[in-house]
This record gives sequence, structure tokens and C-alpha cells, in this order.
Amino acid sequence: MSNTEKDFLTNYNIHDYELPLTTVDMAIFTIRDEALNVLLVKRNQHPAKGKWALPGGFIDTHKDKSLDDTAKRKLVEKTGVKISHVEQVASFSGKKRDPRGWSVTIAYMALIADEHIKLIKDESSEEIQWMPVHQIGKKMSLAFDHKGILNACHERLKSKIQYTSLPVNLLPSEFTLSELQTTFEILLEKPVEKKSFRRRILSSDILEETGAMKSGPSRPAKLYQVVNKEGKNYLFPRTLEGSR
Amino acid sequence: MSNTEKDFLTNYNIHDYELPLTTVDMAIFTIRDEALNVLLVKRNQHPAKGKWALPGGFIDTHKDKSLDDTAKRKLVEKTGVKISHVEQVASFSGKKRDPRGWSVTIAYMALIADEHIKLIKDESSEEIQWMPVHQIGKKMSLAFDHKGILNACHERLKSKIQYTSLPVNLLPSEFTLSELQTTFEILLEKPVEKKSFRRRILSSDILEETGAMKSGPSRPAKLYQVVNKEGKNYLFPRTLEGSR
DNA sequence: GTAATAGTGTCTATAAGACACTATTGA
DNA sequence: TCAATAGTGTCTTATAGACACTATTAC
Repeated sequence: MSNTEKDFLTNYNIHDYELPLTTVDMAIFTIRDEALNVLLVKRNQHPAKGKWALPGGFIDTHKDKSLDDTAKRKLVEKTGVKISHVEQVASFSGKKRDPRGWSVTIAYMALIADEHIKLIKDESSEEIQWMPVHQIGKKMSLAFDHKGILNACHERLKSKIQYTSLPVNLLPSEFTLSELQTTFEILLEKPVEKKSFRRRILSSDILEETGAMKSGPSRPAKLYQVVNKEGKNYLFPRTLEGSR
Repeated sequence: MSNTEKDFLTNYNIHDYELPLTTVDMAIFTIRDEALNVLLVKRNQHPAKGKWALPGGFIDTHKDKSLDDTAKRKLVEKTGVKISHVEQVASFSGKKRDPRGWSVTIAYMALIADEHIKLIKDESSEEIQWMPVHQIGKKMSLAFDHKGILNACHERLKSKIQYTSLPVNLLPSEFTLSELQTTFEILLEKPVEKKSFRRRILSSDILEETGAMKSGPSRPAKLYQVVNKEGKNYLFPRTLEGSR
């Protein structure tokens, strides 16, 4: 009997080994009513039927070219949003986190702007809604270990805003510096000094003026957009500490 | 027929769905001969038999309580090292990265000190050795997408040394500030200003004097050890840029 | 005019970079 | 004594924080 890789693969049966269940779960964040919100779905099917959970599910090995595709597919299925920041956060694993058996979930977070979004119910969820993140910590329980996953995603987000421009992804395509500052303040949970903030953002060249102005009840503000949207998030040389 | 979660689980068969292969791969880093090295094994079995690869493999759903356990188990199996920094980096996935089918690997990096380590061959590897990371980029090919995984781990390491004290994990339990500085310089690939470096490290309180001195051909140096080994890595308020 | 929000000028504080200096060992 | 490496003093630089100031709109 020969021993080529081809022979090996011919005789290889993926089910000869005990494989873990592998899924993707997502914390989809947005800012609504001056607060950080995350998208939750009420599970329609066992296990954990009737419980609120992060959207997620199995990999479609026919449709998905990678886990990133799986995550983006889930995002589109629930929100219709195609372009946004989607980032792998961490994986969670173990024998007990899912009653179906040893499982692994790769957690993603997505940041989207709260504009023109219509949430989409499907066969896996009887309800879908935005929930303020600070309300989940205390009152609610989530399915599986989703509270821990949400926590990890929230921590990642809070950590990254210290030194990156990530929060721009929570805003619509055009926004004022004051709106951006408010977003940072919501995430940092403390006020940010206006001059420092503007200096930091403007000197980083991550934004450019659109030329348009946003009018309101007072002085109109310049509108900005992100430069080079496909590029990486800018890394600031110092952390933003917020007012002391 | 009732519809409880228990009934659901009774009838649930994990193999009714097409599951991806899920594995763990590790970039185990150390400093040897003034260079960053990574541990490679020569694969003894199909697929990619005979190729150099990062150590890794399947989850043992009986032994491993989590993927972190899987990673730590692999580390001990290859190096005998139990205590070290082990960190999840990212996952890699897709239909084509492994010829056996749609697969997911969770990549870990480990940082260990190059002391008293005896590399351990086992049934999965005919050879095991340290390889300088800079030699892999150009000449060598690695099995599967392991070069991409190694790259991601290397990038993560390089990024984290800018603002954390991570590299202390590459040194033995007692070391001098000069040795620590050299380690940072190897990772940053540029010289670091001595006074700035010492000020930064000493003011962070991540180290404490052991009381002992390291003698050499010149003035003896104070030996330091990490304070609070179980704690997190210290986050510096500014990045280390190295000499300009 | 006033209220409200946008946007600036400029001083201080902090931690990094530069670099010359002193200290302590072995040979 | 000298060579070598450990360790310090102190000036400069870069960027964040503080906070008062001016600018522009609607009413």
C-alpha cells in the first residue's frame, strides 16, 4: 500500500474524530440615544430557547469562504448592513458552554451606524432588538456564555478607543467633530477635553472635511468623513485619558 | 411529541451538520543567540508530511477543558514548559487551508525563556527545532497557511511590545535591566535609549529587585524579577518608539 | 441683543528622546 | 591603570489636559 497524501485523504473521514461544534457569535454595537447598544435576538429554537442571545450560528461550509464571511453574513442577515467594521475578538470553548457538546465559538464584534437600519427577524429568532449594554450587566441573563462574550467584546472596544480611531465606525458617513467627541465620551464613560480631542483627531489626518456644514439651532459645524476607509485604524502615540 | 430542551438534545446528533475541522496551532517564541526564534516541527504524518509546521493539532475533547488547555498541553508536550505566557491571537479558516476540508484553527502564541529546555519529539513529529523568525520569511515554506499564522503572531508580538511589558516573559525568572533592554531591542529591531528605557520600566513597578547581583567581566548589575506574576501586563501610557 | 454650540490660543504637565556624565567591577 | 558595562543628571521634545477666549448661527 502506497502512502501518498492523496491516499491518505481518500481514506480520511472527518467524522472518525470527535470534533467540537464550531460556531460564530457577534456583538453588533451601535450608539442609540446617547448609549452603547448591542443587538440581541430571542432564540426560537433549542437549546436555550426563549433566551436572549448574541446573533450567531453555524458556519455554512458551502457559502462561507472564511469565518469573517460567516460573521459578515450574520450581520447582513440581521441588519442588512454590508459595510462596517467587523473584527475578530476571541474564541470561547469548552465542554459545558453549550449542552450539545464540546464547542468553540469565535466571537466577533461589529460597529455600525444607527441609520436606516431595519432589523430583520428570521427563522432562528422570534424577536430581535437593540439593548443598551449597561442594562445587560445587571438585570438580564443571556443564553450560553454570551454575557462573557459580550463582556470581552465590550472590553476590547473600550481598550481600543484609548489609542485608535475605531469609534468613527459607529457614526454615519458624515459627522461633526462634536458628534465624534460625544461618541468617544459615551464609550469612555467620561468627558473628554474639547481642544485636546480636536487637536488629536485633526492632527492624525484620519478625517477630511466634506465641505458641507451641519446646521442646527446654533453655529453650524463642519462635516467630516473618514479618509481612506479601507485603511487600518490610526494608532495614536499616546492614550486618551479623558479629563482627570 | 413534547418539545423540551431535553428532548431536543436526546435527538441531536452532532454529525448531522457539516462541521469544520477545528484545531489549535501555536507560535512558541523564545530569544536565542540574540534573535527571535519560533519552534517548528517536521510533520510525520499526512497531510503536508515532511513539511515544517507550527506545533498544533486537534482538541482532545476528553482532556481539554478549553482551547487554552489544548494550547498549554501542546506547549508542555513539545517543550516541557508549564508556566509561561500563552495568549490567543486569532483564528484562521476556510475550505482550502487544509486538504481534509473546511477548517478552523485558533492560533496561539507563547513566550518562553530559553533555559533548561529540552525539545521533545513525539509520534506527530520526526524533528523539532528552533528557527530564527527572520530566516523563515525568505527561504522557507511552511505547511498549510502556517506562514500567515506565524506572521500574525509575530505582528501581534511586535505590536504589544510598544505599550506592554510582555517581553519579560521571554526572559528567565531573574534578569538584569540590560538583558531586558536587549530583548526589547531584538523585538523592536532598533536600539532603545538606555535612560528612557530604565525610567519607563522602573517607574512602572512591574519589576522588583531580587537583591542579588549578576557578575560579569565588568560592573555587576542588579537582578530583577517580575512582580505579581499572575497579574496582567502593565500598559504604558505612551508607546516605545526607540531611538529616532 | 441672548443662548447655544463651534472652534481657538496658550499655558501646564507628563513621559519619552538625547546625550554626557559618574560608578563599579575584573584584569 | 584601563576596558567594559551599570547606572544617573538633566535638557529637549512631543502631545495631552485645562481653561479662558472668540466666532457664528437662530431667535
